[in-house]
Amino acid sequence: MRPTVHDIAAAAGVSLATVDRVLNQRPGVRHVTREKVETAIRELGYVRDVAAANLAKGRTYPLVFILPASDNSFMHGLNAEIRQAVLRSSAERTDIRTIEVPAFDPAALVSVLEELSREKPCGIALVATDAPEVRAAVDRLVRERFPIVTLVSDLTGSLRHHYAGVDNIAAGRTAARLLGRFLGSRKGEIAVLAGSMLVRDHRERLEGFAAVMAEEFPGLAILPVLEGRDDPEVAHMLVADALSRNAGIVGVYSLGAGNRGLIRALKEKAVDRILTVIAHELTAHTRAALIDNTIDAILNQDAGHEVRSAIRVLKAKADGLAVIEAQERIRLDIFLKDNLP
Amino acid sequence: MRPTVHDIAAAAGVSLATVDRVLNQRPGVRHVTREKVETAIRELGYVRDVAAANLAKGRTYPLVFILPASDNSFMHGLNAEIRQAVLRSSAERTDIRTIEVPAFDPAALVSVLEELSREKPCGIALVATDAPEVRAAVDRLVRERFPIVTLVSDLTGSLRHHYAGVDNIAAGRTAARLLGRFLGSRKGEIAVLAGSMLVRDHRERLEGFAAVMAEEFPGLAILPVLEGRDDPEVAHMLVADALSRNAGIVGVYSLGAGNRGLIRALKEKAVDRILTVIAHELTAHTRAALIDNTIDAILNQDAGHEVRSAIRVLKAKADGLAVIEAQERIRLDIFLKDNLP
DNA sequence: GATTTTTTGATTTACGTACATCAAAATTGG
DNA sequence: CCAATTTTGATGTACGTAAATCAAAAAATC
Repeated sequence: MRPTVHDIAAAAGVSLATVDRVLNQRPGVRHVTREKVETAIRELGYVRDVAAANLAKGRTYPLVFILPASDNSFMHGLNAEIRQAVLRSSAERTDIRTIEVPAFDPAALVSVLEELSREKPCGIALVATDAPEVRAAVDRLVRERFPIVTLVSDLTGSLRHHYAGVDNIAAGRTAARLLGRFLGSRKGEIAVLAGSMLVRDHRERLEGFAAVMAEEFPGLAILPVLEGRDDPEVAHMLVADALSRNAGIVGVYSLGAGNRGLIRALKEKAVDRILTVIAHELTAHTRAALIDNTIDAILNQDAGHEVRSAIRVLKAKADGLAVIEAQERIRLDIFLKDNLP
Repeated sequence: MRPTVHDIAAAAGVSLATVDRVLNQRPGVRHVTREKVETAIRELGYVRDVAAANLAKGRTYPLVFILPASDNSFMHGLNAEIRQAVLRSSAERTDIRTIEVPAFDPAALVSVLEELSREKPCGIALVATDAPEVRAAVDRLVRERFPIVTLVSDLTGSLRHHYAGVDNIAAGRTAARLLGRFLGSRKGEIAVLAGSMLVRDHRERLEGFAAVMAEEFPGLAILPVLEGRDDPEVAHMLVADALSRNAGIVGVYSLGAGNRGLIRALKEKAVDRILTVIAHELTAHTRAALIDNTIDAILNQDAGHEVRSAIRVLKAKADGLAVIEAQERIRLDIFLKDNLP
C-alpha cells in the first residue's frame, strides 16, 4: 500500500498537522522540522493522492483557451473539440472558458493575457501569434506561475511550459519528400498555396518544404507562394490563375486552409493534366478530394488530441506533476486514401 | 455544482441508504421505490464521482496483460511500455500483471484465459491468436462480465469490448500505395517478407497490400511471400537469397518483425540497384535504415499508445463508463526520414 | 527567569461515496 | 388483525487529504 500522511507523520515523529503544514507550504514550521518531514516523504516515497486531495479541496481547474477568430474548418474543428471537453468538465473537474481574439493581432492577444493575470485561472492554452510582445506577455505570466501551453502554433523562445501541436518544419519536409517521391523522375514546377506568411506555422511548413525540395529534388522548382488568406474564394482565384498561366506545374502543396477553393480550381483546370497534390488538414472537403484522387495525400494534426493534451498538461502543471512526454507528443498524421479514419 | 447522492435522496424523497442500495444494486428495494430513485438520478443528471467512490472503496483495478513470448523488438517494446504503466500503477490505482504464453499456441492461450476466470481480474488485455477456441474462450469471459480488449492483434467476430491496435488491412493498403507511387512508372517484382501467415495481423496486411497492388499497380507483381518467422537470421537468409536470384525485384515490403536481417541483406545485395523498401515497426534498426535511405518509409503502431489505451478502456469498462472513441483509435503512423519523433 | 513569540500537537469537520448495523415502518400472508 | 417478512430510515465509520481552531510546548527575547 502506498504511504499516507499518517505514515509520514509517524515516520517523521511529528503530528499530522505539521505534515500538512509542510505539504501545503503553510507557515509556522521550523527549518529542522520541515527537513525531517521532507526526509520521511522521500524515504517512504510518499506521493499525494491527487483524487483525495481534490475531493477535500473541492478543487476545480479553471482553464482558459485563447483562440483566433478565424473562420476556417480547422478552427471550427478546434472549437468543436473544446466544446466536447467542456461536456466532460464535471468528470474532469475542469472549468473551461474560451476567449476569441482577432487573428494576427498581437496587441489584442497581449491585452487578453494581461487581463487573465488578474483573473487567476489555473492554466492557459493559447494559439500563439508570433510576436515579441506576445512572447514577453507569456513569459511574464509564466514567471507569475501560471501554467501555459501553446496550441497549434508555438512561440519558440518563450518560457511556455509545453507546445500542443505538430512540428511544422517536419510537416513541410514530409510534404516535400512525399511530393518529390510521388513525382518520381518528372520535372517541372510546384505551386505552393499558403494562408499567410505572417503566421509562424505556415512559414515553418514552407521553410521545411523548400529545404527538402532544394536538397533532394533539384528537378522541381517552387513557384512564388500564393497567399490565399485561408479563404476558399481567394485560394480558388489564385490557383486557377496559376494553373491557366503555367503549363509546367506538376505538383501543388497547400499548406494552409481554404482547400475548398483549391479543390474547385483543380477540378476545373486540371482535368487534362496529371497533377500531384498534397494538402493540409483533413476536412470533409479534403477527404472527398483524397478519395476521388484530386488530392494525393493529406497531412493532418488531430485537433481533438491537441485539446485533450493541452488540458492534461495544464492540469498536471497546476498540480506540479509530471506528464507522460510520449503521450503528449502531437503526431503528424499522413493520410492516403487507404488509411482514412 | 454537480448533484450528489444527497440531492438524489432529497429529490426522490427517500433516505440516503436507499439511494445507496439502488446505486450499488443491493437488494431490499421495492420496485416503485427503485424507479423513483432512478428517475431522480436521470432528472438531476447525477453521475457518480468515480474518484470519491474509488477512495471509499479503496478500489484498485487488477489488470492482466497476456502476451506471446516472442523475442522481437516490437514485443520487447510492448513489454517496456507495460512496465512503464506499472510504474504509474499507484497513481492510476492499477495493479498490472503480465502473463507470457507460447506464441501461436491457441491451446495455451485458452488455458490461461480459463484460469483467469477464477482469479477475477477487473480487466484483461490480450494479444490474440486467431483461432476459434480462443474466440470461444474470450466470448465466455465477456459473458461472465470481464472487460476484455484485444491488443495489437484483433479477434474479429468475438465479443471483445475493444481492439487497441491498428487496422492492418488499411496498413497493408497504405504500404502498397506508397510503394506503388514511389516506384512511379517502374515495372518489376515486389518481394514481401512476413513473419508468419498464421498470424492474423500479418495475413491482413498482406491482404490489403495485395488488393491495392492488383487494383492500382498492375505493372508490379508480388512474389511468393517469404516467411521469416520474425527472426532476423531467417529473414536475412530469405531476402538475400531472393535478391540474388531475382534481378527483377524493384521493391520490398516487410510487414513483420526481424527487420535487422532484412536491412543486412539489403546492404549486402542491393548496393548496386535502386530498391524501394517499406517496413513495419520503428525500432533503432529501422530508424537508422530510414535515415541512411536503405528504407523509404516505415509504418508503425505506437506500443505506448496501445498499452495506455487498453488500460483506459479496461478501467472505463470496469466502471461502466463511456470511452472517448476518437482518443482510443490507434493510428497508423507513417514515418519518412523527415517526421521521425 | 519571566515574557513574548514561534512552533507544534490534538482534534474536528469536510469532500462524495461505500458499506454495515439496527431500528422503525410498511407490506404481505394467513 | 396479528405475525412474519420485506422494505426503508437513521446513523456511524471509513477512504486520504485539506483546512481550521485552540491548547500546549518549545524557542527566542529582554
